[in-house]
Amino acid sequence: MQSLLHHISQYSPLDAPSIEALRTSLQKKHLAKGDFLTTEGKICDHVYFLEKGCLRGYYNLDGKEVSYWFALENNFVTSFYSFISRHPCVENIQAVEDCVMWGISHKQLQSLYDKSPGIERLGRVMIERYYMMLEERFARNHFKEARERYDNLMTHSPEILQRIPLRYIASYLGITQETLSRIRSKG
Amino acid sequence: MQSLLHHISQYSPLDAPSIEALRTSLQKKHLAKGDFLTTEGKICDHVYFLEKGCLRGYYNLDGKEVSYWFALENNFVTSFYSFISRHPCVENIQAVEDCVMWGISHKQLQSLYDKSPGIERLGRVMIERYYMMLEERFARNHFKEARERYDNLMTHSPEILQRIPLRYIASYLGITQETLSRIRSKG
DNA sequence: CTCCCTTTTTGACATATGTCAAATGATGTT
DNA sequence: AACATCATTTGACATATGTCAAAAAGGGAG
Repeated sequence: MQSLLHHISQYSPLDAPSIEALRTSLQKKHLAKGDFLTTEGKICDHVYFLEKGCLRGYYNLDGKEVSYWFALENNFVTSFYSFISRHPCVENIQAVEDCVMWGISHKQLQSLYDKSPGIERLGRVMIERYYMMLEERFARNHFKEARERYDNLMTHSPEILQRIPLRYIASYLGITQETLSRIRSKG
Repeated sequence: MQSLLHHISQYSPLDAPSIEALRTSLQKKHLAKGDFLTTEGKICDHVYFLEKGCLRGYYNLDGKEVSYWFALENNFVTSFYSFISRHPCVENIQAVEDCVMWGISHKQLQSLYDKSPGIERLGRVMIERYYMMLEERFARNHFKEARERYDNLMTHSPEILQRIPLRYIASYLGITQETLSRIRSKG
């Protein structure tokens, strides 16, 4: 829990009562490698802070799995679309390594937002950050060739390359595994 | 201004004092077709609500313009990255048609957030919405061929096709103008 | 209407990437 | 060590898309 509290304090500090309220709303959750946090068709009712491990979000396209995000330590994990909109989610979220996470339900979070303006600000600032990160990723891939997208990944997220299997990374980059393999072999 | 107030009331209703505070912070802005709202390298200090007209955001890549978003009526316009992070923006924002907009400065908005939890909530809910829309666009383009991206655009944003010149749309879809032309000619 | 300029389309060709199949390499189990 | 299983690489080929140049189409000014 310390890592979560430390993490959020970097973005929007909370007063003691808000921290306490947050603390009591969080539940610890463990996930073994290969386990699912949620699957296609369910409404994602929790958002989790990832303290240890990594996960991927993927969906099925014509019988093939397309990984479209990865989460490493100190990030929030959920199907944002489903969590925010309360609609069934399109993706599956699976642990790529054993994970330790702290979760809060949608209902509890809304209640914290009502009780504490500080927590609502934290929520705003966090989603702003995630918006910027998504935009950055989008821009790095838009109108770029496979080679360049791979280079960008190496530069900006080398840890993903070290911890996530290649077959997942290929679809993350929007290319086939064979193309990724050839790019890598050409140094 | 009515269209803005009506728009936001759909997402997060405000009490009368908050509406009044918001109202006095907004300034009307006109832009003629071809004018720039902001250019590369400046810090985007305002966010605008687009009442009438349309705009595009684009950046220069190897001497070519790459349009990477369009905004139509009833949307908020700024370089979100720059507005949120306070860093110089990478993109140029240009009016594709004559525009009428309502703007608020970053400083004024932060002050409204401090004064009114209702406005802070509105801010959170809005950026959540924009996050979802960006994710949706990302997913619709990820691992998809040119043809499919074009079809998705026709299905989900037909108005863009009617109002934005094709040369801008091509780079928006991440393809060349020639490829777009050929896709269109094959019905 | 005609001219000029910009936008869009078309053609010929080069290159990048996908597809399918097979080979190689890695990992864990007995 | 030998095997089974899964992950990655390689090869041959098909297809999609980019590039460059030219032609055609469209739109505004006189």
